[in-house]
Amino acid sequence: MASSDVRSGRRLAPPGSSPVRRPGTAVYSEVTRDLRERIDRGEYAPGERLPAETDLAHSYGVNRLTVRRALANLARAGVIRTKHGIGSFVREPVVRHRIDDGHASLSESMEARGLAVTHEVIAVEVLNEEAAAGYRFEHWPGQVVRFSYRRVLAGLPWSLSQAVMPEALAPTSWDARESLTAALRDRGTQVVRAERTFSAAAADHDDASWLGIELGSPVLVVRGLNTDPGGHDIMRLVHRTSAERAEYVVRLANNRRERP
Amino acid sequence: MASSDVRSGRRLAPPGSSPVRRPGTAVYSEVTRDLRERIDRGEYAPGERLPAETDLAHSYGVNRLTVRRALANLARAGVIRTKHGIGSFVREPVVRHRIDDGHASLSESMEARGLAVTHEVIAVEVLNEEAAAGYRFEHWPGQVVRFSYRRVLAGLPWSLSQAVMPEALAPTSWDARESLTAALRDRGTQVVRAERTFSAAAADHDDASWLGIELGSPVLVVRGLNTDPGGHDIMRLVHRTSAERAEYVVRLANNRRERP
DNA sequence: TAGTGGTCTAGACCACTCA
DNA sequence: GAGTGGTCTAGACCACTAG
Repeated sequence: MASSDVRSGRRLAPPGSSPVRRPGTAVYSEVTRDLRERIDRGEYAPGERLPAETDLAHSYGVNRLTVRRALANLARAGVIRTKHGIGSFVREPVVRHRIDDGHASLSESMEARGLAVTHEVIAVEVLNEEAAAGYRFEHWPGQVVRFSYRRVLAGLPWSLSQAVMPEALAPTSWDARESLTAALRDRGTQVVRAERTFSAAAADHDDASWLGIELGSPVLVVRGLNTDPGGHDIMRLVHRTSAERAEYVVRLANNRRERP
Repeated sequence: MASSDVRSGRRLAPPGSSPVRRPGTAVYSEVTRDLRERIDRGEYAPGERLPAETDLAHSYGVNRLTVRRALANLARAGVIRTKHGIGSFVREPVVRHRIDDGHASLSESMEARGLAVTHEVIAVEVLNEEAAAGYRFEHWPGQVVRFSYRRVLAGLPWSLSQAVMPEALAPTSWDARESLTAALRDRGTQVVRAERTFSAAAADHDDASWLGIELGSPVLVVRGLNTDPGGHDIMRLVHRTSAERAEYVVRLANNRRERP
């Protein structure tokens, strides 16, 4: 058993042993680096299953827990995807889609490129007083409704989203193929995009399960405020998107021209 | 020793034991939740040191590794900060600053609120052919320079940034108090903000050490393209900001008005 | 030197998936 | 039932910080 550890000076690694032990660096870091390099080199191809953790541990000559730590790093970084009871798989190289603010919605932006966006409704709730407190729509007193839904792009989970709007404007039925904005437009409400706020967060449990990513993975959070043509607030949005998949482009004033 | 585990059915927890074992939930999740609640309740105040890992393990009746796992979760979520050889400390509640695109730069935006922004230059390099390949400035042939620097807001690390520009335009000296944009302006080059791209990423080793956050924590990545008044590219920027600290607000066209 | 977090091992058992 | 990942324990030793 190659249980030597150069750092602690317990024993020297036997000649020809695995290249994952270097003085001054944690073994799990070296395993992470080595696995990443193998994946980059194509030694493990996208979609392919990595050897079982026990096998990796054996071939690196380290404990299984050390391998797991490396795998967890790669999973959080989005390099691999681990499935309980099955194995760890190299993820397909991510297509990072550019969302251009020149379009009215993600659906429009993507359909211009021939990609289909669908919507899966998770929940529709009328908010109680307390929950609605943060969402006042001055020109629309009365109940407030929250839509929770998932957007799916080209068959893959795209974002976990919430939309809050006055009940008076909310669509009673919503075709999964069109955007919520489009559904409102069908009911005669024109929607103007007024403000977008960008931040990042660690994926919580919901994000992880709905987006198929690791707990703690980075998530891009886009908050939006929409108004009617008169400038009255009618809709507040939150989109949580897996970091590797999204990239929002905003063209700033005075200088709008086409870019590749 | 309360080494019982309800999930595995080995033994039942003794009455009055710590509240961190519930069937169907991993112990480390319960410890994470419990610690987070204590912090939220103020039981552990901001700046305060948590009990040593060994002590926590003992009081929860679990192994130290289980406690470490919970602490790692909290660290990645930005709730605590762990310091080798000293302890884990509750972080000060984060002030999430809104960067408003109505201002020309972060410095301007913050100074309007009485907050000082300073800049620490990490490196200034003239890029070689290969490295410069991705940064062509059509109207400025010749060498390309890259500034690597850290922005500090109100004494705390704000972003790890890079700016690439033609050497012909680059300032030879740069007062840490002003922004790079301002430095260019001082040299007679007007800078127009043309495009901003928002995405998220996991903190790499550099991010972690320069921003004082945990490896793998979410980072908001803002890429920018600036032009001269004639619309010619003169500057490409990348800002990597700790997720909890930043929030970029963009007001979209046609509907600009003041908001609180 | 004492106390703290950081890393690693060996071994066990559970939960999930699939043939 | 066999194989895989998920969780947990006990124990050891290292690296860092402070008094």
